[in-house]
Amino acid sequence: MGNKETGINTLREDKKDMILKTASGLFAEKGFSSVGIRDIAGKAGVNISMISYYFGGKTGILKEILSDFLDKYSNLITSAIEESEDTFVFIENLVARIVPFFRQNTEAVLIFVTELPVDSSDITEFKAEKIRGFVQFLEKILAKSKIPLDEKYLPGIIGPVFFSVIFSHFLFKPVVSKTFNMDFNEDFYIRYTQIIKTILTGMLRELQTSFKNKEL
Amino acid sequence: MGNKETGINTLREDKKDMILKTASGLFAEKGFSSVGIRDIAGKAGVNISMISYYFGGKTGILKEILSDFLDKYSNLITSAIEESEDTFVFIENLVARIVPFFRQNTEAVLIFVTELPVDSSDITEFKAEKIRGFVQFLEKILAKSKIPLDEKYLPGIIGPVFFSVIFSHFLFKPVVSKTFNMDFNEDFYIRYTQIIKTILTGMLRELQTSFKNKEL
DNA sequence: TTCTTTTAATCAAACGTTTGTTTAACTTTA
DNA sequence: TAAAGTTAAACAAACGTTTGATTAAAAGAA
Repeated sequence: MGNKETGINTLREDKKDMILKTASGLFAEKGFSSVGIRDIAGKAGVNISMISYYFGGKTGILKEILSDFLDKYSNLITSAIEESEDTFVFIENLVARIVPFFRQNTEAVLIFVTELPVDSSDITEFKAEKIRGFVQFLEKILAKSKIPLDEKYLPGIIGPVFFSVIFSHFLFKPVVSKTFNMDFNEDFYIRYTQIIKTILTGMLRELQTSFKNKEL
Repeated sequence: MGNKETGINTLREDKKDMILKTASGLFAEKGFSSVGIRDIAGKAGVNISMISYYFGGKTGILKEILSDFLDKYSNLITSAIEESEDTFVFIENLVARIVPFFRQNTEAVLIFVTELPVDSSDITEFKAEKIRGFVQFLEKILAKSKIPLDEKYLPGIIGPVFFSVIFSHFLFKPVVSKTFNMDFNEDFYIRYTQIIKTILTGMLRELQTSFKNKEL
């Protein structure tokens, strides 16, 4: 089972990863609370006690999934900001990066969003921290456009909208693919990237002109 | 406890409503699977067996919450379509109605979204039905604009985006209000309505011109 | 009206199952 | 040999549901 011969991973990392990946799939499909550790251990082919051994408990798995995802996500956004001067160029860069990232991490996206309102005290802690960071990033974008940052409520409104425009597809994906007979292939995601870019561009453009013309 | 004297509600409806409201709050806060029927019955001040008696089980409560919410939501959208000829007028009308509706039914919004990817077979059934209806509504809007409906992937992309732009605030609300010290008062929602209108308008406008100029 | 029967509502208690976690013994690795 | 990994078994607690008895109101019969 272990690939110690390759020298890439230890056996320990193999089992940890197996638990992580199995749990990730189950959490995304059924929701965190609906998944039992026996489900996870069974499908991952490990003993149930391995979960407590490696992660300190069921919640530990969730923590690691979300923490990994949010770390990668933070880095992705940070580097996208650094590489783009103009706001609209930034949107291009950001969407071009986020779409494949969300494709590869759809399960984590789903888990993050569906566990978002849940009060788990332990997880809320670093979830709030990451969201603070996300708003700071958003302020950097807005600063580059002509949209007034001093506007009292604006960041709190645009933030969730901006984020959700991109993730909404992945949230609705299971239902949509069941309801209709759509297959989300490479073709789809090329088109998807184009349309999301257009939507976000239009969003910001309209906000800019509305503020310019004192309509807002 | 019952207000039979008023003649408005029977005692039966009182208890049913109490269970429904209590459960709604708990589901929105902790997530459906994390809430036990003893929590619900305890806080609602009824016997646990009343849940099975009135709703046929814990899942029955969830069904009724979501079914009520989606019914009201469907009616809201239908009447908004009927009353508006132009696409952009429709957006004005829709947002003006949905924002107060989502404010009053925030718990149901949260429950719907967080239970969206979950496979519960029983609930998925009518959830899919409602979403089919929503897409049909969306096609009516797009038909009024110059955005091509025959476009293969477009409805499957714009649908979730359109919906999520409006609900995203309510999804992030618990986290945002905890992370920052924002209070969501009447002032906020007046501004919120304005900005969402602007965003959705810009979204559609940009799509229109992009298709017109053959950029998409 | 008065008595009887029926129906619906409510309750405490118990049902069997599943939950996440822990223990203590055993095996593998270094 | 010492440490790390792995296992089956057992743990108390919580889970959703059901039971059978009890109460209260409504309906039917006298």
